Amino acid sequence: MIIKITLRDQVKSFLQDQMMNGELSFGERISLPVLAKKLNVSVTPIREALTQLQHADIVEAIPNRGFFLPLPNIEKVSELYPIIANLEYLGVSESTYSEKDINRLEALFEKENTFDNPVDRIQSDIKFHELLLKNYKNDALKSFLYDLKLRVFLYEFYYMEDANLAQTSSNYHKNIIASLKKGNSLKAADLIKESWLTSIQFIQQHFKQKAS
Amino acid sequence: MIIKITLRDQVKSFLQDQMMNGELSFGERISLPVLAKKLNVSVTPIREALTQLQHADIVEAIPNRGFFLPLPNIEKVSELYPIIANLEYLGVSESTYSEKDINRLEALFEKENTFDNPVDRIQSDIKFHELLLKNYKNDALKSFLYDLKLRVFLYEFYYMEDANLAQTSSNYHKNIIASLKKGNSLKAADLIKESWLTSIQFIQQHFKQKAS
DNA sequence: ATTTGTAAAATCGTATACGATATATTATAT
DNA sequence: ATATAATATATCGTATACGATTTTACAAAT
Repeated sequence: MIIKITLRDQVKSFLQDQMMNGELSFGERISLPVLAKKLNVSVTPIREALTQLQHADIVEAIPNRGFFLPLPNIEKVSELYPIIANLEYLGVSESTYSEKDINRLEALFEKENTFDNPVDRIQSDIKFHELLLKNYKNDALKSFLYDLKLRVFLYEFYYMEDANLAQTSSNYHKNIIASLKKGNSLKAADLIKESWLTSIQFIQQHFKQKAS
Repeated sequence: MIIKITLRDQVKSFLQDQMMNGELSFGERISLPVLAKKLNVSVTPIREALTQLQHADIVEAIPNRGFFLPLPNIEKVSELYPIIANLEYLGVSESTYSEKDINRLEALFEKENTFDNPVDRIQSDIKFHELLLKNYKNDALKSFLYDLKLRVFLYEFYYMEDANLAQTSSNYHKNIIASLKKGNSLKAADLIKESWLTSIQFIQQHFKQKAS
């Protein structure tokens, strides 16, 4: 079977990868002609990719001005994190984990303290959470979560920049693994949810400090 | 302040309205040239609107074949309904309701038994759920829910076609209102979640019968 | 120096054009 | 009559063109 991928979807993937690699910042403009030249395609698939991301509120479109990443918005943090918290809670609470699954989580956990930059930490954290949902067969939920992670990436950046907070995140992972070893995935789900909800405060604090 | 609305967003709204009015069916093709003539615009904003809906899995795009509404898929029901259930649970559990709010819910409830067709019932049901989330300030969650409702509309159709099931839905509403009157929004949230989760079985049954 | 106004440049939004792919139709062969 | 092959038609995907809007640059006026 032949799978065709349209240019617009390739461009979308390119943009998503860029975001996940921390190559774009708050409020950054995404210029159609610039990106078109860079990717060697016309502006049409570029704008189609961007309008897709616009629908998911991953980028913003201002008519006749262009496409931009959103500006920092504390309110959005308190909207998005509870959604992530509850969706991941749902996934973990309905999952079961084999010994092999737990070993893979532990392997990831061992590595995550070795990273010294926020992007690596976030990517490792995202992998950890994806692995937690590996056994939960719900692609709709996973793609929602993927979009949500794109939307909070830049906030996470400020969280993971702080070594202490990165350690807090890692501690949650340790406790989650411990719960799973006891076969208590409900406790693990609670911890996942809690980890997202507690980080709201820290991120909001960070931006309040910045404002002052 | 002047607000501009692009053609692509107008087209998207048009399509969303069409879906919410039950004017499109499972697997139905959405032809670019046909829709372009109907709306008197070129195909470009049409395809941009459709690619937006494609990103949210509201429509499907098959390269060089076109855009289609999804075909019935029992698995998607068991993916989407739990997501809706949990997101609405979150919203209701964190909401408080004034006497006026409850009166408005009751007014809607009184009307909903008078509808004799599935589309009116679904729209009334959606309004009821929207009203339940009115006090929950989380636009991100609400727009996720809006997209999800679009995706399950056609399944809901088969649910609300059945007068008995419509009655079941209405009973949940009655109990939800009763719980809110007692100031027990947690119980109301439980009922909301339960109402979504129980409907999964009925819908799956419906499609299994059809298959045989 | 700041503000206002004008002109130029850049960018977007939509329409159109055209090649590529898929579907439908017709003709041919079995 | 059915199946296969070839052709014609329709549709999509992308590129390009062009008008409209916005931003930038710069000059003039306060």
